[in-house]
Parts: sequence; C-alpha cells; structure tokens
Amino acid sequence: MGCKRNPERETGAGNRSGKPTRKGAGAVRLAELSERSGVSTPTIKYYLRERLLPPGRRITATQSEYGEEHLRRLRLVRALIQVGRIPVTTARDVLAAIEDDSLNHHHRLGTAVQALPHGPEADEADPATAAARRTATELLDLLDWRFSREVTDISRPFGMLVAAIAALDRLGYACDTAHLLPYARQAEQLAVVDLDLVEEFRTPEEQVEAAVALTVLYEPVLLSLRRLAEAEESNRRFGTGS
Amino acid sequence: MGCKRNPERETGAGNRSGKPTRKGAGAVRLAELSERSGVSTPTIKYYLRERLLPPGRRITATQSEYGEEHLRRLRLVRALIQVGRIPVTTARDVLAAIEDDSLNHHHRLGTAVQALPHGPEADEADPATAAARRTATELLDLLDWRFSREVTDISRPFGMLVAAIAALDRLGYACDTAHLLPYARQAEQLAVVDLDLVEEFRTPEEQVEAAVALTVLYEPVLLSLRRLAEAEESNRRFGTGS
DNA sequence: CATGTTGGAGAGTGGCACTATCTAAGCATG
DNA sequence: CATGCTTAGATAGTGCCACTCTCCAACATG
Repeated sequence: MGCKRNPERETGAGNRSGKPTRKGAGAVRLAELSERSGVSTPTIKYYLRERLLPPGRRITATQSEYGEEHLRRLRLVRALIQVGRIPVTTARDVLAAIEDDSLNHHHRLGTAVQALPHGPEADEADPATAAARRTATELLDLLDWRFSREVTDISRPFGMLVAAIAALDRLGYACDTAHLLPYARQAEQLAVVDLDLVEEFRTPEEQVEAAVALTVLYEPVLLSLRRLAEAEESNRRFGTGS
Repeated sequence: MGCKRNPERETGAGNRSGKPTRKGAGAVRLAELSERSGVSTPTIKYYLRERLLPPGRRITATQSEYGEEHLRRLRLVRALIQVGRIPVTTARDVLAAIEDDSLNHHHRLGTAVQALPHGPEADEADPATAAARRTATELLDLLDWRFSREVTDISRPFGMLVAAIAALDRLGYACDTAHLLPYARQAEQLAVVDLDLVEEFRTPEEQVEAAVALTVLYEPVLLSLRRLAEAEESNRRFGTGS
C-alpha cells in the first residue's frame, strides 16, 4: 500500500501470435500480471492455489514469471466467475475439461458443460418432478434431439430443465411441450449460430475454449436481452396506461 | 427431531377457488404449512422474519394461522430462490414491487425486473466497458427499442449486457451488433410469447406475478435448452469423430 | 394440571470467495 | 556484505449469505 509501481516496463507487449510465450519473452512477474489484469495479487495467488491458473515458469526458488497465456487465462477465469457467475471450483473443473487431452473435441465440450452450475438436484419424491421429467422427455422426442435423449439421467442441463418445469408446474403455470417448443426452437437456432462462431477458430484447443466461453458468456447476454425485450414489449402493451 | 407428525389433518384441502382464503377456512398452522410446502419450519420462520412471507392471521398472542395464499407465496419464494437463484433480499424486493399498489401494471413489472440480480457493476475505467456500452447502445438503436434506449444509464439488464459484451471483448471474441442481432431478435420473439402468456391472466395482480415468475423461471429453461441444443449440434458436427 | 407446540428473537453454522499475515528466500544497490 | 525491496507459499481470518439452532414465555390439549 502507498507504493505505486511505475508501469514503464512494457516487456514484450504485443505477443499475440498463437503459440505460447517462450523462454521468458513478454514474461512478467506477479505484480505486473496483477496490474495488467486488474486482479489483486492475493487473488491471483488464490487462483494459483486453486489451480485455476497454471503455475508460472520458475526463475528462482522463490520467483516465477508469467506469460501472455497466463494473462489470457486470468481474463477467462475472471469472465467465467464474475460475468458467467460460476463458482470457483466449477471453473476449475470446466478449465480442466477444456485441457483434457485424453478426450476428443466434442467430449471435452460435453464434460465442460456438464461441470457448469445447474441448480439443486430435483426432488424425485415430488410428483411435480416426475411430471416435469415426462414433459421434458417428451419435448426431446418431439425435437428429435437423440443425443440429449440418450443421457437424460445424467445430463445436468436436463436436470435443470426438469427442476424449472416442476417449479412452474407447482405454481400452476402451464408449462407443457406446446409452451416449451418455441423456446426449444429458439435454442436450436442459437446453437447453430454459436457453433458457427466456434468453427471460425482453427485449432481444436481454440475451438473448445471458444465453445465454453461463448456458452457461458452469452448466457448473460441472452438473459439481459430477454429482460430488455420484455420491458420493451410490456411498455408497448401496457405502457403509460392504467 | 424424531417426532413425526401424522398428516391426518386434511383441514380444508381443496380450496382452489381463486379468491383468497377467508376467515380461517383451509387455514393451517406453521407445522402443517411446513409439511405441505416441504420447507422446514425454521426456514419459514426465517422467511417471515425477512418479510418474504406476510405474517399469518393472529389467533392468540402466540399463534397464527396461514392460508392457501401463504402456501402459494411460499412456493413462489422457493421457486425464485432455488430455481431462479435469486438472493433472499432480492426476492423480497421483487415481491414488494409486485405488490406495490402505488405503481401501475407496467411499472410494477419494471421495478421487479430492476431488482433482479445482474452481476457486478461494470468497471467504467476499463476501455472495454466503454466500447461495450457503445455496442450495446448501437444495438438498441438498430432494434428500435426506444423504451430501453431511454434508460440505459440506470437499467440493470443493460448494465448486465454491457458487462458481458466487455468480457467477451477482453477475451478477443468478436461481439458486435452483427453477432448480437440474432440473439436480440430471438429475445424479441420470446418476449412476445411471454407476454401472450401473461395476458392470459385476468387480474392485474395475477398478471404482474405471472410476468415476474415467468421472467425468472423461464431463464433456467432457456439456458438449459440452449445447453442441450448446443450439445446436440456439437454432436452433429463433431460427434463420434477425431 | 402435565405435556407438547407455537411465535418470536438472537446466536450459531457452513460454505464461499476472497484477503491478510507471516516466513524464508531471493534480487538490487551501495 | 548490509540494507531494503519483492516474491512464493502456507495458514488463518473476513464478510456475506442462507439457513439452522436454541431458548423462552404463552398457549393448546388430553
């Protein structure tokens, strides 16, 4: 505190070529990583401890240096946690899945999405849950989502869907396949747009990271746009009246 | 603990006529409210304390009874908190807005949505935020969302959108109006579907409650469907390969 | 009248995301 | 080589949140 560092070291700024920074080019130490990312040093240490960030290159017994890839990773972590609102431990699992070389392209994405937060487990004792499960299954059949259909028992997004339908049902809001279909059709179209975006990246690594980042970071975009659109539509229908 | 209540008291079960329970018909006390809702008595007490639930009808100095409207409210609260993942204090504000008689129809909804969680405030010092704000404003202009356009400074959904765009930008994912437009168009269509659903209710009170409940509870539906659709599309494009 | 339940209030719990403090080891300078 | 700075790593502490526990006096019920 009270100790301002002068940011005159512009060491290696502009290493934007794809390959990982090599041999200390553009490498910085903790303090500067903190400064550049806007994340406090204690928090970076915490992320290192929690393995959200890979350790830096060891220089001496007590010092390491970090490269552009650390900066980028740090920004990804912050985005996932702050904007995507995913818990720290979840973020670790998601990032681990992204990098798991033992899995193929599609599987890595699946594992990553599987780790995403999804709300509490549905209460299987509740009849509303059973009904919701039936509705959701029926919906997948109608949509001919064969892949999702196969794994309904273990898929977290499916569980999330069931829990939401059950809650709506308990409150007496009709929520059957007829109501859900338009939402599902929209989701289908969004998925196409998203995957098109993903395919613009060349390497599998970039693609998987992009897929996860886009999945998570477009969620707030989608929700905020829906809320804005609803405000707009509400204003159109009920505005300045009664 | 270790004390099972026998649920033989079916007091007034089946009061499902719209009007609020009157004069103790169908009224129950805390223990049974807990049993019927599946929410523990301490938690109900906590909600009463936090004013998420209105107090019961006072019978004696130390006892109150609760009607169907309490059961319904309790279910709404649980759904908002558990499925909609909104914080307890936020839920209180949202519910207060729903019931605020001083506001009109459209305004109550606006206030309720305004109270919804929205992530951290955008860091105005960050140039990415400034750029994101420009992008978002431009998007609203393109869409001709005049209503939202007027209140960009104070609208929480707008802030949420800006933060998300800024995060995507910082990570180097292109996120301009061209990319956002399809999402916004989808959101527009969803809003129409949602508001149609809302208009099926007759009284303004029901409509406002429905609007809030549907806004919040369809969010997990939307997100889970998108994740499922992405898995489906990913499987279609990359599945069983490499 | 004995036993158990209730509403109300305060304190306690566990989880989470940091945040603060400490230590030994370094490097930089004179 | 002395001095003053930073750093990695570990441990402990903080603040917030959503409950959860405990206690009490005032009933209710057999």
